Amino acid sequence: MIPKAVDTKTRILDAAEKLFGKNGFDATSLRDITAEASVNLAAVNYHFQSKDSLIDAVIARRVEPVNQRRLEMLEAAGENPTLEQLLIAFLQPLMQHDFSVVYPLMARVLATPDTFVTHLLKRHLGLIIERFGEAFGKALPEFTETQIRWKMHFTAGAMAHVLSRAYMLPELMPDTKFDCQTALAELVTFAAAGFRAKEGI
Amino acid sequence: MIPKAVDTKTRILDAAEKLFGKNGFDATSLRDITAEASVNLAAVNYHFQSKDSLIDAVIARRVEPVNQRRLEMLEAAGENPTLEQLLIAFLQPLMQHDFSVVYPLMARVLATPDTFVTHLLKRHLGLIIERFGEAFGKALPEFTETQIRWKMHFTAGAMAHVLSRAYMLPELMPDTKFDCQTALAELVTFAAAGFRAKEGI
DNA sequence: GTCTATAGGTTGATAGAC
DNA sequence: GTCTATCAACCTATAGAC
Repeated sequence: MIPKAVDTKTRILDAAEKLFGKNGFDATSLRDITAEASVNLAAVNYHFQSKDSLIDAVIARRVEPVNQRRLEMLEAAGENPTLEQLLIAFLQPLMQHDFSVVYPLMARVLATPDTFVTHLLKRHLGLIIERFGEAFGKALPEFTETQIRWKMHFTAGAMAHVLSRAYMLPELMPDTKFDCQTALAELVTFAAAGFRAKEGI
Repeated sequence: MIPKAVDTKTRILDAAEKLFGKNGFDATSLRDITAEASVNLAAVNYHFQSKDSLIDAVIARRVEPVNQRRLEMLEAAGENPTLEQLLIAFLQPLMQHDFSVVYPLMARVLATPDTFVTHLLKRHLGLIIERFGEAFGKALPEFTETQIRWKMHFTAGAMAHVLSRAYMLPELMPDTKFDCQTALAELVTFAAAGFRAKEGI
């Protein structure tokens, strides 16, 4: 249950974020959300116009700060950042959230191929892909633009999979306690080597 | 529309596979499926007992041959397979399907964190993860079991992302025609380097 | 095996009182 | 801004005729 201390609009956003992440966008009804938020059903259509608008608002609230932080870290890395600096700037702002409610939501967004969610994703991620694409290309001038895109695509996929399957990682790795620092470090090591790898199959 | 040449049960499976992949499990109603298959609504509950059973059947029909092929290729690689051989044995049976209807369905399965689908996934993938985990560990004895699992996890995520975002790859890579041979080759190169990478962040 | 008909329940959205 | 009440549409599943 979402505490009553905050206002109705925020309670709806909090409840929707939690349930969208947990059960998906289609499987979560507005009634589920208003019950979780302890607000009236009609409040959703008053504060947001429709379920799609609500989905948009829920996603934007979390994605925008992450993307802002990514661009900040990209800029802070200077004129000629290392590959590892670029990977951390791209991955860390999302992967630092640890076990918060943000994880399942972002995993849903990344893993939902539906046109509406994909449209939102493109809108939010267009600039990021462009900027980081340039930066990766500059750091690794020996690769074509297409190869750089492939490598970014694989890295994003690995990250998305860590988020979306975070809950089953402890099961896959019995002797380790799962934490995001470790996941990030392992992923940066893995992706950096993958980025530098030359074709030779 | 699914041609009338095949029997009702197969037509339902074909239609369900197509629509589940395209719109997701929750968003696809039995009515959508029976309309696409040109069969009566009640036929679904006659041939399969419930929607969940149908989902199970749709997934099993595609996953089982892929997993069988994986184990065949693993065995065919002999006693001491190279890392590249292992990666190809794991990735190729799924990635060779090219633009068929199988892609979106498998992408859905891999990207749906819901308990029911995850349960199916575990049931179908348990043996594969175990066998390949052993093989990767044997090929790279300098890493701990947990590190091997991380690397497998990243590789699976990259593959899943290629499948689930296959339709937007041409857009990301304007100057290349997307094909699965290229995707597989790029992914094997990327993942092989990632597998061999030592911690050093 | 295939059909019609329908039960019984859910959904998103809105109208209108307060 | 918040509520109750309700609409029209949709859903899964089943009963029973053919």
